[in-house]
Amino acid sequence: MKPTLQAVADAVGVSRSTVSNAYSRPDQLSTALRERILEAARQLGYPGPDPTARSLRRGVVGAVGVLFTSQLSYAFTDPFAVRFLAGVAGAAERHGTSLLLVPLPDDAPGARRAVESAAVDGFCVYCAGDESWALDAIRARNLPFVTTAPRADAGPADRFVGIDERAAARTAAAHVVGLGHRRVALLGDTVLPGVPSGELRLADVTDVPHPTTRGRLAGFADAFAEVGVAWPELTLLSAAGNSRTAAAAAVAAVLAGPDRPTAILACSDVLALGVLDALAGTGGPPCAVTGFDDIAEAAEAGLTTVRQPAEEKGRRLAELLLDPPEDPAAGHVLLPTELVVRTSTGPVPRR
Amino acid sequence: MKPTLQAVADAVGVSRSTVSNAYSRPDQLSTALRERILEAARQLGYPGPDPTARSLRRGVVGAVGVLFTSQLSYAFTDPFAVRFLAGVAGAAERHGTSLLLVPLPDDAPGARRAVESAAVDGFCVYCAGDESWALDAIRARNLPFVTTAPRADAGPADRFVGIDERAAARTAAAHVVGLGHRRVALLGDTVLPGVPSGELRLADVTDVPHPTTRGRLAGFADAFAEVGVAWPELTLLSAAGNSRTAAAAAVAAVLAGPDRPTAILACSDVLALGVLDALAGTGGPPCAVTGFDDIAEAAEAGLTTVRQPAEEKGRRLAELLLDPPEDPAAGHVLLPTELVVRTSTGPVPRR
DNA sequence: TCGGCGTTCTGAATCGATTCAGTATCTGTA
DNA sequence: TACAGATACTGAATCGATTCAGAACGCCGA
Repeated sequence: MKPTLQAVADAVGVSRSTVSNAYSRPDQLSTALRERILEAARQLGYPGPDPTARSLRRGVVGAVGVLFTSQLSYAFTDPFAVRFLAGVAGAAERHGTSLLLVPLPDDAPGARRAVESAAVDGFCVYCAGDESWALDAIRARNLPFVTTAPRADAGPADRFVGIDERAAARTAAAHVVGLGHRRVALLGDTVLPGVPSGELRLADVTDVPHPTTRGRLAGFADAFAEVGVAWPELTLLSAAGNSRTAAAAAVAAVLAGPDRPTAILACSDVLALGVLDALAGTGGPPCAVTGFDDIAEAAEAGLTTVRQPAEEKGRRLAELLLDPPEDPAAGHVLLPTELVVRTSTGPVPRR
Repeated sequence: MKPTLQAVADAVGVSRSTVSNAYSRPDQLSTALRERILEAARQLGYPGPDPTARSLRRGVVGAVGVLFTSQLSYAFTDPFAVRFLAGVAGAAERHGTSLLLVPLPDDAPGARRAVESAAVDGFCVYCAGDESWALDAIRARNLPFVTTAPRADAGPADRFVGIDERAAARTAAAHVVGLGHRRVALLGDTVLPGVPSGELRLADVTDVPHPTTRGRLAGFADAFAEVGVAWPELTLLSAAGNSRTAAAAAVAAVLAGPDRPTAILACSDVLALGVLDALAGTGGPPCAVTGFDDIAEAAEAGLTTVRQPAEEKGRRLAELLLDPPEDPAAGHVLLPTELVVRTSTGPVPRR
């Protein structure tokens, strides 16, 4: 049996409360007694108050949960997510708080249970679509939470750190428009759930369920609408998953087809890099490509992309959770983005 | 006040035990009653059993701690550590276990307390030197743990997943020896604690405190000893931190000096990339460079390096913790490594 | 000498569940 | 009819601490 606080109390001949105080409130007892207690604890091999029991009584855990809506291991595959997590970790570290990475099973009820049974004081939710099941569960537990995007069902007290997805995407598209491109394709991750990689027809951009993807696609469309290229004229491509291979597969057919676009705008750098992979494989006339996020690989590949501050996003999000500002308005943060023009976007080739 | 299990029991008019069973052991009560209870819980907004209380009573938390000896945010800076973590996360996910990333303060007593007060069922310790304070604390708590290296004070029951650092490093050095290099420098991260980046003299490799660095340096030295180049003839460089800039700073002087080495062997890819940075900046005759780990950037940079399986290391380590093998011998895993020869290592330039 | 105050320590209630030995009710069988 | 054996549910003990209202004591000033 592991020794308990009671055992130490008995050994020293004091009450349980006093031993507790020796650990948690040293000012409540004489230094001499405190020393005697700690010494006895050492003798007995008592490792200090049990974290779980302490949490129960205190009502505080000292950890915040990080919720990735997709597979936990995915979080480590996307460089952007990793840098985001680095930001969260840095802030948590400074605050002396642990990070609980919660694995979510595929089924919604299971995932809900996972959220319900996480021992945490709050949640950082990395938004990736419709995670209302998660937010409902968190709200039911009455725990504070923050998200990486303003949500449709958000109240004014709900805090987030995000970017203006639509405006940011628009800058990339405007750049491509400025280069003269009119026959273009837009590429998103899982534009509609369940569809395989490839082309897709959608009456309107509002039909895209995933809010981030929707915002970015809408931003792309905005810039083209301005020069008279309407939504239906834009080829819409969907990759089954945010991976290079899925992206390459998604664009393969359209690159080989008769109406080959002169530019492809992707909703993430990972996708854009996949497009570059595909392009490198096929030959053919040059095709402009843009990405989103500005991960490290983007610079190396010369990818034109929209930069958003990854670590900062994570850091400020965690800070918002860990010490909430007085002013509720300060709980709504939109980070700046920046178009980074590199070599992957050139003018329309003359034929 | 948040409703408790008792409140639900009162609402339905059953005992607390029955409500508990409704959640944890559905076979212990009739389906009808269970439905009624869950419905009442829904009405009351009861989010299910409190995780902390449940952990206390059950004596199980459902989370394992991951201990990085350095800053938590560091873990996200080194690509190797990230991939390792991805492996751990994958295994944990499959097992339905959460991951607790524990931030460690700089001071040893504080760090010890952090380990003592982490609510976990066990620890994955990413070894990075002498973390006996951590292991002592873990042992005192009587928690299972696994490490990424066999440790000096390890008993036969202590489990680990590692590589043969010395033999692996030796293959890299042997390759460099084979290319004819004899005037070489070895570069490690913080070879001695507290020394600034730059050259360093050490009577013997056994004086290096950090076990991983020691093992690799020893392996390098082995290969050179075989062709008659003894330890004191090898230039020893230390970088203050595992970063490209620190590495570049560490090699600057020796690259500019009179006895410029024809090859530099680094203890990690990150350091090796820093050396390449420095080399790109200076010009001068070519200099062979080797790394260690084989991170993604290594391939792009054409870096000759020793590959060790990062995700697999994390995965198998976590598996060792999460379902321990019967056979204690199975708890000692040495993963294979492989020398990957790329363009960064060429023959000695003829002068 | 006594009231008042500060320091040091104690006792009992409490956090929110799980567990297990039982009790009560029902089913089937000889 | 009676008894064994399931099935459904309850009560009380328990997990390991924290907290707070007080008790005991010494000290000071009036």
